[in-house]
Amino acid sequence: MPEIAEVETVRNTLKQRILHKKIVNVEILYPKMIESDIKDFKNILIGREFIDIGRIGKWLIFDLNDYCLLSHLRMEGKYFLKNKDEKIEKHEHIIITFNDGSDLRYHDTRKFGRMNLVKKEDYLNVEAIKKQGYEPFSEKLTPEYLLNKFKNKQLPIKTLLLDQTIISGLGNIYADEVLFASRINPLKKGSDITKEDCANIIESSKKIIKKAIEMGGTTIKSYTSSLGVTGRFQAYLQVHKRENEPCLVCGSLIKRIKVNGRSTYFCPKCQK
DNA sequence: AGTGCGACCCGAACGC
DNA sequence: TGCGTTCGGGTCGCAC
Repeated sequence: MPEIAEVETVRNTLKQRILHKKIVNVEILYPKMIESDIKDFKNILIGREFIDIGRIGKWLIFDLNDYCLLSHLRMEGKYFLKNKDEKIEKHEHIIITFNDGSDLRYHDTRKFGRMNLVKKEDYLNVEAIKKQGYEPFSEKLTPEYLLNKFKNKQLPIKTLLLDQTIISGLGNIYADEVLFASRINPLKKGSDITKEDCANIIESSKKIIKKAIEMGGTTIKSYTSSLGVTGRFQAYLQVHKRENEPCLVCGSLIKRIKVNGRSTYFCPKCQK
């Protein structure tokens, strides 16, 4: 599932492939995923071009100069570049055709992804964007900031790491990996998290996401006809999806539990 | 305000 | 060509 590293990889790849091509047609096959006005969506996009692609947390920001197309991939959203004559596949929901005969197609098996087309001067005021917390590489993400966010919380740290208003960009996989690298038990209450824990969380997040972006970058090169990003980071996972397998540090068996409804993997010995 | 939980989706995994 | 049920996962919105 796309977390910050996958979204960043998609951003980098799309930037090389779709900028400055005029949009000549838009097909909306699943209208519910468009949060803004459907009619405007088509009318505004046609005739314009993407001049840049940015990212805030897990949101992609397609810059159309005077408008921005916000795109969240949620669970399984993917972008593909195809020739416009190729058959439309089952889960392709939004088709954007350029004047060179290529299509940018949004594919989403679960239909959880969302798009929102807004005036550029307004996009930072869109609620979903405005409430994003600091990203792992932001210099504003300090141990003091985190400690302050966690200190009055009764929720387990695993749940707090998934809260995009505190740290922006972590998902279920990285949250488990960050906690393992930081040697923190996922059930530890926010109010029990120390400043040292916070410093460890920040350092681990940076290290893990940097590595994950490198792996995403590696994978993308093997794709010639599409932009499907599956990532090769799974080869580096220490705990996630490794239930009953030995901890790579101490050999204890990795446990899987539910934390506020989310599958959570951890080493009971390394993460007391 | 903080917290908990169902809804949104549908393919995969599972039970029989 | 087996069929029905359960599960998962990011985020929102509603209930408490």
